[in-house]
Amino acid sequence: MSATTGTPLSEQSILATLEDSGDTAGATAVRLMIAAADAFSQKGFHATTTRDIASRAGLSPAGVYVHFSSKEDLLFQLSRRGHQTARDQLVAAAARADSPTEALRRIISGFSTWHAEHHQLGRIVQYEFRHLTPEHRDTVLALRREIDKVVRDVLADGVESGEFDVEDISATALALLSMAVDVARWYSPQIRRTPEEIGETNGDLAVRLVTRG
Amino acid sequence: MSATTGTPLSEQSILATLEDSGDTAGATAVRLMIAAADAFSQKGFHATTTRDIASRAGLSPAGVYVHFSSKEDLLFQLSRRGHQTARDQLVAAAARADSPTEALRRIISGFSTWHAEHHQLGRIVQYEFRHLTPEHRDTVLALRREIDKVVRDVLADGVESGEFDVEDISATALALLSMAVDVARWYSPQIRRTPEEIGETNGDLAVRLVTRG
DNA sequence: GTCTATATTCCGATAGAC
DNA sequence: GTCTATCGGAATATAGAC
Repeated sequence: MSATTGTPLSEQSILATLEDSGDTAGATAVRLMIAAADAFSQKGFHATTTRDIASRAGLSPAGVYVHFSSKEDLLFQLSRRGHQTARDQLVAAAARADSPTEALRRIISGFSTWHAEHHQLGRIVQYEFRHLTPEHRDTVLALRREIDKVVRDVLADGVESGEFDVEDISATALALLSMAVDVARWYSPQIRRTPEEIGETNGDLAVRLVTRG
Repeated sequence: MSATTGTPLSEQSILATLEDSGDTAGATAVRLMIAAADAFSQKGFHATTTRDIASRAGLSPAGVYVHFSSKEDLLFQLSRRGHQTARDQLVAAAARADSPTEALRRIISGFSTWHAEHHQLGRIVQYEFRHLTPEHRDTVLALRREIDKVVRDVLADGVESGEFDVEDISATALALLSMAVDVARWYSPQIRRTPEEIGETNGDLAVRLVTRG
């Protein structure tokens, strides 16, 4: 959070996510996760070497294995913590709203902003998923299903209250999530709009997508 | 196209795309591209070995280099041809429509269906982009800009004719493309809806997103 | 808990025969 | 144009000292 330390914004963002994820981790482990997140998001999982991660964290190649059992374990910890914070944020946004329309606007807006601010972690979570072991994939998939359910429940609430006009709840939920998740693919800190503006636009578009008149 | 040959659907789809892309290639080169597309989409560029590609194509490890100068060259050819066919399909769909509303419905519907039917190629094109050389990235980026322009032009036409009510054309174009491109991420042949149904739904949602009343 | 040194395996690409 | 054989290097992970 301290802008005076000279820590790059990307590391602040990743650090905050890792510390908020509800799990504890030693300072060196956190440093390794930040280094891995940086490297994975730049070059991808397989193109990143353990030597690269270690040297970014100021350790020897062997130092990684004191804190993580393998390179894949590092990817799993990042993926799990990333999904957890994203889900927690969605649930909190939905709970703060007092109507389905406001709930939908808040969750799509918040989710879009999150994927812009944390686009590195977002890309790791989406693009490196296949490099997890089958067991770790299952764990992450369970978290994804929770995220999908938040969106589908808000849509169902709005249909029941008559605020929304939606034919296929699952299909609409997928399209809304696509709008937000895909932000991580095209976002760059150099573009015109800020993460907050992207969230606002996508929140408005989401409401438009499900209302008539 | 022949369902009687026993060729897997995925290979038919990739084959058709490669042959329609306007470039010529020898039969062995096409076989190598199909093998590479299969491997890259399953395991990613860096996790795929040239030995794997060669053996899938029925060649020795050295046989690859007669037809392609490197593994990256194979990725580039797949990426370029994939973008070319996607762009050609978009342009054709826009040209067939006689109103901005129908043009938008057709291009988003067609683009969504394409990303479902060709989800392997779609993932390669989107997720492996960073593994291209800077020069090859530039070539592919130029094709992407053409694709973006088709969508923005349709939106501008509709705003001018009064059919569309759009605040920010670029932001809306991005959200519409996200809806279609992201299909490649979540689509699986096992899901409930067919590629055509996905296209129809997304085409309808797109029109809804830009019209009032 | 961190280091140096290394075991073990595998990779992309090339040489040269046919 | 395809093969066998291989070069040169790099990868993940471990062993064992401190």
